[in-house]
Amino acid sequence: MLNYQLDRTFAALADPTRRAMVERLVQGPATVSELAKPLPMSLPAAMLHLKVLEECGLVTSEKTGRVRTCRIDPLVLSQAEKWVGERRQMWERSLDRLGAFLDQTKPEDQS
Amino acid sequence: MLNYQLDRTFAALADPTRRAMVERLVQGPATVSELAKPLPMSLPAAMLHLKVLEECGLVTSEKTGRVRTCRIDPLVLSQAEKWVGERRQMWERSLDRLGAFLDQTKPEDQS
DNA sequence: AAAATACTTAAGCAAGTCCTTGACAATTGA
DNA sequence: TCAATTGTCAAGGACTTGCTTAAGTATTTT
Repeated sequence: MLNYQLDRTFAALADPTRRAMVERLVQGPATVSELAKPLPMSLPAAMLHLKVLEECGLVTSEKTGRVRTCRIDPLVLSQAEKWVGERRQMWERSLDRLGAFLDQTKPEDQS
Repeated sequence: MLNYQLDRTFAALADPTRRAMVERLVQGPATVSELAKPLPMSLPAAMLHLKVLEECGLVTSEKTGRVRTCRIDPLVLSQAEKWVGERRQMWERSLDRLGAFLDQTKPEDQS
């Protein structure tokens, strides 16, 4: 995943309005109005949030007639998950190496 | 995890400078200067990024003498990972339900 | 055709982010 | 003690974000 897309994805997830949209969309597709209705803001404001979600690839949409239907793309979601998970694993491996080092330098702790 | 802390955590991870700091810190603790040295910016600018990482809890630090040592806190990292992973799972379950629904309404596809 | 629905665009404003430089501790080494 | 090292604070400027209202377009419904 390109660095720039990671920037955009994490920035998109940093806003509670956009996370609420994601929460809605993981349950299935929704129209722009359905996404905007529960939000405490104007429709144009909600569309700007939607645009952010589309630009990072978290959401795709298609318009038929006058209705735009939005759905989530789980690939980008799992790429963000992967970045975080990999770093957590790296930290755990560092701890393991430190433990091994301590075991080696303090062999009296072994049976 | 509080919504506000998720905001701060994702916003922190949305910046490549701060992700670079995280990449460094998963390999073990580092001082402020060590974190700032590879970055194309002034030390005060790097410290602002560090402050963002501390405010969301991704990084903790302690000062002994004139040196501040920073280390990562994997808990906040795994909480962010958890939020994303749970939503991906919810989406997968929605797909499963849709599949089950289609199987039910088109029983001729079954043997 | 007229009215209602669903979405889109544009202008503009308040607040936040990210960086700079310059000045200022506090600690350690010569 | 003087100087170098390591970190911190403050003011300010360029840019981005998140929202508003007002005015549109395109598509259905009556």
